[in-house]
Amino acid sequence: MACQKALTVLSDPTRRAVFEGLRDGPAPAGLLAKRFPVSRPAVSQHLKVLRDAGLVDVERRGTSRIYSIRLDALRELRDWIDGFWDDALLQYKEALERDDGHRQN
Amino acid sequence: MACQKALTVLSDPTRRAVFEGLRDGPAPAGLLAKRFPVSRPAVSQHLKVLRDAGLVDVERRGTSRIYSIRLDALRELRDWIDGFWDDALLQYKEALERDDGHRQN
DNA sequence: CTCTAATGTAAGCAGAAGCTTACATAAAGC
DNA sequence: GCTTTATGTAAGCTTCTGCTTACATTAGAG
Repeated sequence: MACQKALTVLSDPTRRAVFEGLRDGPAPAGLLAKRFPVSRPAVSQHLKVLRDAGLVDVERRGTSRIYSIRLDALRELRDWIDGFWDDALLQYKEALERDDGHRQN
Repeated sequence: MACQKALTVLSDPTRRAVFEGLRDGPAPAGLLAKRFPVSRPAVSQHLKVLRDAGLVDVERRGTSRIYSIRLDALRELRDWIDGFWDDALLQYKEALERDDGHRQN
């Protein structure tokens, strides 16, 4: 489970919102912070957590730091969910077959 | 974002483990609890949270309660991730094109 | 009915986590 | 080299949350 961290990190609504703030493209920390009702340092802390979890990348440009979404982390998350999805579908199928079997008895 | 709850709920490692315990098929609460180092009531509480978030279903059978994964919640989660994935891919492409453009200047 | 088995619920605590204010750092401009 | 701009970090507080122990509930056995 390489996405353990990612799931834990995306639990907080504010942090998730910050992450979603990068959906439309990279953005500097300060500009990102202005969109949310919490203080700028709070957003900065969230960005650090997101970075530690490998969910975002940082790039320095002058005094700014540009944050962007990391593809790899997203892929792991997607694969994790997809695994569940496949297993759950399989279970559903098997349950149906069992029911059919019972009806024929 | 209908999967807000799901993400919040899947943040805790123990609860996530309980949820993963249903990957191989439905299971009664007690049997599920035995697999984890925490007390049975703890697992019961996790199951309640998972149920409130719509991640699992319950079915009474005698004195037991059989828990199982809910497909709908998984689908919402998957769609959320996939949305990100698509956007991030698009950004990646655009970034590449921009870079190519710069090289040609 | 009583007893037991399987589970859910309540109270309370201990540790985690996010927010704010204040301080530190680091690059650019003049 | 100061000043400003953009950001990260630290300390402290408050709230949230997961765990445990103890109790409640519900169904079936005998």
